[in-house]
Amino acid sequence: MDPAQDSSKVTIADVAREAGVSKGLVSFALNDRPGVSAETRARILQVAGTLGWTPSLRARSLSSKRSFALGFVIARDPEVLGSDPFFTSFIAGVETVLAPEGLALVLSVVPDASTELATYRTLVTDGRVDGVFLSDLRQDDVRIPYLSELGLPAVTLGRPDQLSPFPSVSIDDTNGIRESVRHLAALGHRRIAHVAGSPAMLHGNRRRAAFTAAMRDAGLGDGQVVETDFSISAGADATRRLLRQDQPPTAIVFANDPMAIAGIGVAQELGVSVPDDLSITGFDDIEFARYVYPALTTVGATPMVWGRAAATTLLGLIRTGSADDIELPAARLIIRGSAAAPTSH
Amino acid sequence: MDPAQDSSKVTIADVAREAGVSKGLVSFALNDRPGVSAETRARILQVAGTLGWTPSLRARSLSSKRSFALGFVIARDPEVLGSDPFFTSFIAGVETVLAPEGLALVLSVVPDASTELATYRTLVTDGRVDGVFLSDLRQDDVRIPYLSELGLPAVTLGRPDQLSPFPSVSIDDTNGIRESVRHLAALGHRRIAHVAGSPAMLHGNRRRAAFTAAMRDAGLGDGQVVETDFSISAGADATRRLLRQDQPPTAIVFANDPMAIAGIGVAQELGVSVPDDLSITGFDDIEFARYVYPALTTVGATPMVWGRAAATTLLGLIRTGSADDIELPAARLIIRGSAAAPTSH
DNA sequence: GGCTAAATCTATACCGGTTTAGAAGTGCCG
DNA sequence: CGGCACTTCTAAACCGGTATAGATTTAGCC
Repeated sequence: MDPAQDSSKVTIADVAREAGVSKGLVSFALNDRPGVSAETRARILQVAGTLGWTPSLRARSLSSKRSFALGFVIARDPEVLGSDPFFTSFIAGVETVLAPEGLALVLSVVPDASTELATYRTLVTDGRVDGVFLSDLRQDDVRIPYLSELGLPAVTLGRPDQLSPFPSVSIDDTNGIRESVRHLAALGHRRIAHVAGSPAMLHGNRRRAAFTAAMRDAGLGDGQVVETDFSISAGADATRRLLRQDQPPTAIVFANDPMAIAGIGVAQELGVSVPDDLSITGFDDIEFARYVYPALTTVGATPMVWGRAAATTLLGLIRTGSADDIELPAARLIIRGSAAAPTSH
Repeated sequence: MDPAQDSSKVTIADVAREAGVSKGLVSFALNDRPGVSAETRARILQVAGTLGWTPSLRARSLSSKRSFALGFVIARDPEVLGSDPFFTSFIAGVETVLAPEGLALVLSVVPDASTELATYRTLVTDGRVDGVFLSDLRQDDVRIPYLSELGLPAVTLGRPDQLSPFPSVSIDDTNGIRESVRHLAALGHRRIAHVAGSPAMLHGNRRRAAFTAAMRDAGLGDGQVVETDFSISAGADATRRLLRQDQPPTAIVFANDPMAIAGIGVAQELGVSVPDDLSITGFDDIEFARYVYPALTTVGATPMVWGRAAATTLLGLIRTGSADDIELPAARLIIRGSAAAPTSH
């Protein structure tokens, strides 16, 4: 069409000329910086509006050394990842704060931890992002000193077990486990087992510790614990192992929902009725939890809320240089049909 | 430490000076362009190596008007999204081709279709990406002319029902539905129903049509069809409706696995035994399919392969200006325990 | 040896913003 | 009324690459 109308070609120089000022002043006006009189600022913004000027992100990136994007690197086997809806919800939450700010999210799904570190390095040397989300915290997590050394701002999802220069956004998930154990104990269960997550992962460890503590509080001993890597198949295997014992548990507390759902499947396959012969609780309240039979008694997590909070915190850190830790409301038990009083025989 | 060692500050000018050539020549050598003698090129690359120079992505973006990133906008309710592992696997596949090329993936999860269009516009005006993946094709999809007008290269996941300037990467999913119906018919089922996806979505429509066609071929009439929006809850509702009829079907072909799994749950809740009283088949072979009870007979999809193919195609389009359509191997039926011969009563 | 064509390379103008040094204008004070 | 500080603004350097016009060298041929 008319080249003068081609909005994609409007540059800061056009705005400056039209408004009768210098490029620099337009830049100042745009970024709300002092040194521009109120009326000049208004005129500049007005001209920018009628010309349909959008400052070039690329030029801004080059000269300001920012990238206006946040990064998220997920190191997981894609198969396992797929069954865990945490990330997509989390990302949706992140998006609700990024989009209005004109920021983008750069996502990487990598197969293993070493690729993960390499990815962070590339992200930094390319100046691809201004900060990152750090999830699935591990014991003595190398990523924390690594990112710190790279000088890349970050937020950790959960509180690390080490000294960390980064703000954290965490949720008390031990409460949910405690409520699960109490619920089962109140129903009359005495042999309660726990299918735990990976001991290398902080939340796996924490839930396991919460389980043991709650068992002792209830006067039920330590309780049997089986470790897994959080994957569905591991959850199925663990359940099979537990149920094939001479004295199988009458209730199992799973560290996440996918494993709990696999647990229901294994029980049915072995002819063990849920919840009559075996009570099951999960963790996360994924959508499937409501639709399997019996519906899963589980602990509600709020990944979208996490995403919002994490994004807000990370933005604050990047902009002001510091940010406070955030503690989200504790996860609560949601009672459905998969846990009931044990049949006495 | 030593500023001369600070690799992040090495620029093309440093390399040029050290190699005794001009900036321009370094650029040419870097980009494998003609006009540089073999030995000079070698020397430049060697100097670049010892200096640890990494060309600035930001500077490259500004002057070359490329962004070295691809975009993926997903318009779905995050709840629904979470239960569908397609995307994470797809993204993992995409990543396997982007990472080695130094490209990044910009992901947006948006709540609705109009936000989706706005997101594409922002992506373009910001020059955030060089191309995008277009999934969940709809009837007469507005996104196709929209992206075409914006001048943003794209690949469609599946073949559109309209004239499209973009290459497509598709898979014949009708074969899987046909195999499902044949399998059920061979088992002796005569009243087979279909819980279809959204009629507004191309793959929903296509699977539905394939179902009807296969039913006729088998001489079983049209078969009862219930439309849904592909969500778990809709799948559960549809199953309930089907089973509450006077003459309920003895088998149900679901348009995706999440709905099929919800279907198993509903059947159990209603005291309908799967597969004795009701056979069920799904579509996608998500990880859960193997672990519910009975294990789901379903159609195998290969989202990672799709991701790889789509990324390769999109890159080709961007680099050469054109790319051929790709047809992936047809999806095949995977037989597990959720479908069996009907009990005759 | 002279002349042309091709290969190689340099200089410099971009890309479109941000930032800084300093020029011009304004107000207040003694 | 000169001096000083402050505000407002301009000009030009800068971020770090790419692209193009033209200078220089090399090669080929009669």
